[in-house]
Amino acid sequence: MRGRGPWWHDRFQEYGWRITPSREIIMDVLHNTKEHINASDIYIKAHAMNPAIGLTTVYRTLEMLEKTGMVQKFDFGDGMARYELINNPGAKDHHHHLICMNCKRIIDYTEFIDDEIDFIEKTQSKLSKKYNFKIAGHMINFYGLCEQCSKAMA
Amino acid sequence: MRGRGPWWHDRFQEYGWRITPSREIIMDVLHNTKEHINASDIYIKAHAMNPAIGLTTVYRTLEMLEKTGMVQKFDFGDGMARYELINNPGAKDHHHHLICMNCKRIIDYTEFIDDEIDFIEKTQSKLSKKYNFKIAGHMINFYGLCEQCSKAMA
DNA sequence: TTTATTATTGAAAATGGTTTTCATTTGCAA
DNA sequence: TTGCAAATGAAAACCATTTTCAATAATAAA
Ligand SMILES: [Mn+2]
Ligand SMILES: [Mn+2]
Ligand SMILES: [Zn+2]
Ligand SMILES: [Zn+2]
Repeated sequence: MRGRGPWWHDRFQEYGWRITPSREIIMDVLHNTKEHINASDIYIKAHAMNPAIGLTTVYRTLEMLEKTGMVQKFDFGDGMARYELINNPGAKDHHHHLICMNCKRIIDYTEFIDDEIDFIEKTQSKLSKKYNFKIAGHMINFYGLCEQCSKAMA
Repeated sequence: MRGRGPWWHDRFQEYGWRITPSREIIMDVLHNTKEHINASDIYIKAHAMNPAIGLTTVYRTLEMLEKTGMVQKFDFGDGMARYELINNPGAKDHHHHLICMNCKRIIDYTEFIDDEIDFIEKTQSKLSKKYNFKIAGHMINFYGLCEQCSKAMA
C-alpha cells in the first residue's frame, strides 16, 4: 500500500537513502519554512526538535537533496548559501528574487512569473541549440534598493 | 587638459581615491581579462607584474570597485566570487550566463540579449511599482549540462 | 619644493561558513 | 536476529575573505 508516511519517503527509497530521525527532522524544517533558509538556521530549528542532530548532518543532507534536484541552493552573495525545496508537493512555486543591495533583504515574487517563464522557455530553446547546452533550470535576480532602504536614504 | 592616462583615472579622482601602483595593476588585469576572474587569479597575475602587491589589496580594491558599480561581483556557487568590469570603456557588454552543473564551466552569451533586455525592462518597471523596489541591475543564469559533459554522460 | 595629513599598503592573524576525518551507531536487507 | 554498509556527530581541517596594525606613500597645503 502506497501513501504511508510523508511524501518524500518514496523519493528517499527511490534513491536508496535510509530514512533516519535526523533526515526526518531536516525535511520537516525545510517543508515548514517559507523563505530560503540557511544551513545554520535549519540546524537551530532541527536541534530544537532533537538536540542529537549535528550541523554536519544538515550540510550532508542538503548536499544530497541538492544533487537530486529536491532542493535548490542559492548564493545571494552574503556569505552563506540558502536552500529551498523545489519540485515537491508543498514546495513554493517557482519564483524569482528581488535582492536589496543595502540590507540584503530578499523578496520572492511570482507576479509576472508566467510571462517570464514563457519568455525564458523561448530563450532556453534558442540557447540549447546554439551551445548544445542542456538547460535544467534558471535563476533570475534583480538587484536594487528595497522600499525601506530607499526611504532611509532620502 | 583631459584624457591623460587610462580612462579610469578620472573615475578614481571623482571618488577621491588615490592612484597607486597596486591599483593601476589591478585595473590593468581586470581590463585585460576576458572572463569573470576570481580574486586569487587577479592576485596571481598582478603579483607577476609586481611582487609587492598583496592579496589583501586585491580584495580591498575589488570591494571598492563593486560598491561604485565599476565591477560586478558574481557568486556562481563554486566557493569563490568572480568579478567583471562593467559600464566602462573596454568592458564586456552586458551578458548572461550558462553554468554547467557538472564541470562548473561558465559560458557567457549575448545572442538573444536584446530581446531579453527588452523583456527585463518591462518586468522591471512592473516590479518597481508593485514592490517600491528601485532596481539597479539583474542577473540571469541558466543551469544545466554543457556539451562536453552531456556527451561524457551518454 | 617641502611638509603634514591621512589614505593605502602588505603581512599576519582572525573569522566563519563549509567540508573532512574518524570512531561509533543504526537502518534495513537477508 | 544478524551483518554490514550507510549514516552519524564531534572535532579538526579547510579555505576564501576580512580584520588588525604598524609602516609607507599619495596628495593637498604651505
Ligand atoms: Mn526564494
Ligand atoms: Mn560573464
Ligand atoms: Zn533594503
Ligand atoms: Zn560541463
